[in-house]
Amino acid sequence: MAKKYTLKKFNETGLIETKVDETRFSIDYRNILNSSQFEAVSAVKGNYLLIAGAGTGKTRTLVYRVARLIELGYPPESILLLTFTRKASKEMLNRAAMLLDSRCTKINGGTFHSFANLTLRKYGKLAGIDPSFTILDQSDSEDAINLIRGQINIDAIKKRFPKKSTIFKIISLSKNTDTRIEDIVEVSFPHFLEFADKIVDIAKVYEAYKRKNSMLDYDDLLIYLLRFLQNENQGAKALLSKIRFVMVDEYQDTNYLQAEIVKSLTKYNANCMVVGDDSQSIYSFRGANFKNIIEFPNYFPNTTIIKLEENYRSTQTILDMANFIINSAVEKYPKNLFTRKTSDNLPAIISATNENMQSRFVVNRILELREEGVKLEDIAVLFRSSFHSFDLEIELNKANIPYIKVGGMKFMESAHVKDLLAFMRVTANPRDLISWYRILMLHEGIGPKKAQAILGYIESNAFSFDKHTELPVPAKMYDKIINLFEIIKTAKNKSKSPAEKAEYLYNYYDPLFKSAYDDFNKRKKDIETFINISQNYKSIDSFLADMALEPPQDSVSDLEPGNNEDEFLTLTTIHSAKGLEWHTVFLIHAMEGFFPSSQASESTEALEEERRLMYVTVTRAEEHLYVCYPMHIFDRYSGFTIAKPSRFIQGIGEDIAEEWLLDEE
DNA sequence: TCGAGGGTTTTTTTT
DNA sequence: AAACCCTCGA
Repeated sequence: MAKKYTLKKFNETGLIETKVDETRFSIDYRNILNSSQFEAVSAVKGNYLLIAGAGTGKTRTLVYRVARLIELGYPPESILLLTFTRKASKEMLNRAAMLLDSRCTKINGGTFHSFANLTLRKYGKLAGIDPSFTILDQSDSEDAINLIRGQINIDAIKKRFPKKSTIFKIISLSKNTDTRIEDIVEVSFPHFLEFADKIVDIAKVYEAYKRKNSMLDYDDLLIYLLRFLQNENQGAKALLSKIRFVMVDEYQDTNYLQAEIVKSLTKYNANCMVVGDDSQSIYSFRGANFKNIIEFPNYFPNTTIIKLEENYRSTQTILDMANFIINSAVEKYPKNLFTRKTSDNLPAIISATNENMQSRFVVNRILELREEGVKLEDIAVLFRSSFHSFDLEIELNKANIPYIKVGGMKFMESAHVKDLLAFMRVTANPRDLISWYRILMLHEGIGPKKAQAILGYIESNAFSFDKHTELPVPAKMYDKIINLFEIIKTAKNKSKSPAEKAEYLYNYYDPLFKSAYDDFNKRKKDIETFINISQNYKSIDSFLADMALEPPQDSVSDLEPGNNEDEFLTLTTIHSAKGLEWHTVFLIHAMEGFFPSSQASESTEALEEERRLMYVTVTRAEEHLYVCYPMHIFDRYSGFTIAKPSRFIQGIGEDIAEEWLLDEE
């Protein structure tokens, strides 16, 4: 039966008037919020740029605005709240629901990518893509590129060709900053300039491969969404007419594509509020451009700029340190953070003799704080790169302090989980060559060349699961491969749930798994978790989409079940700490080469981003801040060398931070 | 010619 | 821990 479309009028009148009687609300907005917050919260129509410094109640403001719009009678579905991370979106919806009622959870909310996913699944046909598309996460994309690289470079290139991750980065940056690959290479990877043509070729094959197999990588999700919105077809109009309010959190970390999406989303309704802080822009490696926030008023007519400057999170002494760090920034936009929270505690800068002493200091201090009544969940240890916490993790285990690690090696990225996932994927899409490749390589006797040959066979039109006439493998491997095909064919059976499929495939994978990994016992837990997670899904497609878009964060092995306290210390990369706050914050490895990272030292821009990262770190703390660094560090080349404290804390006055010297008892 | 196996290097940050 | 590089054996 034909589907019925009702086109609604745009710019419809009959919106509720903005003059409102405050007593009609169940929430006392005017008194709960400060005047800037109230201005933002009570805004209904028009475009707004909210410049919100760290800890100024940005989330709170958005949450209250959602509640208020709903109280004003706007349907929840007319509100679109785009956030940067999954976590942030969940938190906001929950807070709004607590504030008002469950209507708030019905608003459209999520990350740009999850919104793109939902939209494209719904309107895929109109967007020119099969709605049952597969999503490639970064490692999938890299694997695809690796495969293509292998095909293209048959003529042996003598020199070092860029790694798959580098090629991926270049292609991705090119897409999400709308820049030619050649230009990206020239500016950011000049040492690979001679390979620019080859990279362009690889990109073309990569795009064609995805196109052919209905696969979208993270950038494609945004690209297709944008195209769909810009193409004014019925679906786009239907969607756009429904959305009357667009709110975007962390706008300083949007890239070109995301900014364009916001522009398209608001084309008819012109009610857009973006929130951000240019001093907290820390995602330029992903194409984020903090100029988006600066240029917002140029693209959105009659933008009202509201600044939130009162900080409710940190003490003045912590803010002083934050200001010290950001004041030396080359480029910044004037902001004047202040607070009424005073404190006698100065942030501390701790120099330890070596890394282990740093770890023991953190552990010691945490134990003391716990004695003083600070809960573990109110404490966090932050670091620049995820491997910086290895030594500390050992000490924490010794001291029996339970912790959760955020960022870094993730569950879904571990090789064994990816293996099993590859099996699942092939059942969902038998043309998924990347997954086939991964599966084939697990088998003894099959390396890159044979795997490629079999891929060619699978890709050919003659391929079916039943007839095998020209399978290009030696006779002794023939049965093995046929058996594999049989297994996949059986698993494909539609009546099997994702969990049943996973179980069935794991049976086959088990011997391969055990021979591939010596430490299979440790890894086994992850497999079990994977199967458990799959039990929550009815369809394999939604299972696979979720695994790519919102993968479960932690490997279970991090969560020791032996501890019955459900209180955990948080270990996190600074990037993952974004938007969060703790009573006490430790920063470890605040030293040159680690933070700023040695890769950043070549460009001023990168160093400036590291500085903002330090600013983000400091502003996570409410009461206590400990910045630690070891004085001696093991260096691969020169053994133990003297470490230099991070440039961002050098020259800091005694009025801002106090120095601690550690002494062994 | 291909694949296995061992040794070496190299780690940013995430949707 | 995983990617990369090299060598050796079939």
